[in-house]
This record gives sequence, structure tokens and C-alpha cells, in this order.
Amino acid sequence: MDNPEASGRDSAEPDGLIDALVQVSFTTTAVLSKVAADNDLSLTQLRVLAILRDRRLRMAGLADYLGLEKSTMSGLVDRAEKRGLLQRAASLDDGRAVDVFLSPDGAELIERLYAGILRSLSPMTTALTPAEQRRLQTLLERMLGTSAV
Amino acid sequence: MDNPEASGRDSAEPDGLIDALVQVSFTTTAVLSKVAADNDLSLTQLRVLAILRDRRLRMAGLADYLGLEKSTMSGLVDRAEKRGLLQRAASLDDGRAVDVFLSPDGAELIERLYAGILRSLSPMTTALTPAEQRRLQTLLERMLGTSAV
DNA sequence: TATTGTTATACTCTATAACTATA
DNA sequence: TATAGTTATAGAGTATAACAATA
Repeated sequence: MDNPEASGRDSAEPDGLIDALVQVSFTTTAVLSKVAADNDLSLTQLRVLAILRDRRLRMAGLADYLGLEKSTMSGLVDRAEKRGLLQRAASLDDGRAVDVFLSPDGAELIERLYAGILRSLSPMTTALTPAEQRRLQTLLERMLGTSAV
Repeated sequence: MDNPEASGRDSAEPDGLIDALVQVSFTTTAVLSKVAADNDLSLTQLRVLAILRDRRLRMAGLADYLGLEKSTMSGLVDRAEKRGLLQRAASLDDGRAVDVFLSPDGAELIERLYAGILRSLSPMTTALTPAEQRRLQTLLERMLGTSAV
């Protein structure tokens, strides 16, 4: 976990993979948070922009995506809208629903952020050889594919 | 990122690895947050307990570990201490410093949490064969080893 | 009746700034 | 002077509960 040495693993222990997975996740999240913070965004705000990068979603859709309550989404969207990063519009299909989508400023910002993310994370991935990178990608995608979680 | 399809990758794109890495990190973090929430803890509180699992650290040490401000640590430790999960004690070496360590209840809790984490994350890892699991662990540890990030 | 979204409320997380005590 | 930690303050993130509007 946060303390891999605590389990005394040296790559031979059964839970070593999960420890490594958690460790890598924290490192990755820290990098993403840094990129977001450098642009006065929280990690959640960054994720909202990323999700809307090429879609228009309803409030409920966004909340589902992030695993948050609708009321939490209202606040997040309020603040991002106030900053001119995204917009709301009544849904045409359903009078109760509200569509959310990026404003031009928001679209421009997420492109910059995305480039920043690739730049910030590449030191991690380029620690591996190209062949290793391909293998790692395959394994990660196989784990995701089994969306057992 | 949060929207891998947005980059139109199909495992052939250069940034596919980073997309997968981010995706896996979010999934992993969501599982950890769920385990924490099921025990009325935030992810950060869980991390504090995990870090202290087998060490006694000063406030500053904890803050460094988590990348948080000292004042933030004060609040986190206050609340956890109030719940009887950890304790503070004046450092013997340095009159200004404060050591933090788990209480018996906190120690018991983190063991249960750790077991819960392994159980909750195993559906992801067991999607891979044992040989793949070993390879993945090796690759992840190699990425971490190059603590370039 | 059920669903979509907002508002009110409360609490946690977080940072910045100002402060105390020790080094 | 510099460092360790706390406190005060403010804002963001989060959930629960109550509500209005629409389905």
C-alpha cells in the first residue's frame, strides 16, 4: 500500500503485484493532481473536462462516470461553468435533464492539460524499453477489459 | 485519460500506454476509496494508517510522504486521534517535533483494511494468468524504481 | 410514482498566513 | 534565524435530505 516495505515483499510475495499496482496508482494520481493544480484545477475538475473532451453528457451521466452524487456534480459544474470552462443546456429529449459540454475555453484548456499529462507521465513509461512498454500496455488493458471491478 | 476512446487508440497509438496507466490508476483508486468509505475513512486517512502500519513518524514526515502541508496533517491527525486510531507523543530527540503512531485500535483496523484491499483488488489482478501477473509486477516495479517521478 | 436536477446543510480535505516553541 | 507544529481562515469536494419539475 503506502508502505510496501511493510509487507516485507521483495518481488516474491503473493501480494507484491497489488502493492506495486497501488504504488503506481498513487504516483500516477500525484502527477495528474500536480498538472491539475498547476492550472488551478482539482483532479476531479480535470477529470470532468477530460470526460467531456469529445462528448456532451447529462448531469447524471457525469455523476455515474465519476462515481459521485448528483448534488456533488451540481457544485462541480457550477464552479467550472462560472469559470467559463463548460456550459449547461436543457436537454431536448427530456425536460428534466441538463446537458453539459465544454466551452471553447474549456476545450482549449483540456488539450493543453492532456499534452501536459503526457509530458509529465512519460518519465515513468520511458523507464521501460519500447518492447516492455508494449507488454505493459497489453497487460494493463487486459486487466481493464475484465471490468470485474 | 478519463476518456480513452477520445484519443481513438486501439493499442497501437503511442499514448495508449499512458491512457491505460491512468485508467488503471483511477480504477484502483476507486476501489481503495470504496474500502476506506466502507469504514468511514477517506482515502487520505487510509493512507495515513497504512504509512504508520509499521513505523512511527513525525508530523513533517507524514506530510512529506503524502505531499501535504503541515497544517493539513494537523487536521488529519486530529480527527484520527479523536477517533482513537492513532496517538501523538513528544519526540525525545527534538523538543519541537511530535511523533505519530497507531493506537491498538488503529493497528487492528489497518490490518482489516489491508485484507479488504487485497480482496477488493484481486478481481483485477486475477484476470491475468500467474505468469502475466509476475511480468506485470516486474514492469510496475521497474517503473517505480526509476523514481524519475 | 419515479427520475432529473438543484438547494440547504454539514463535514472533511486542503492551502495560506500568522503564531508559539524549540533549535 | 530556521524549523516543527498548531491555529485561524477560507474555499473546494463530498454526501444526505428535502424539494421542484418533468416523465
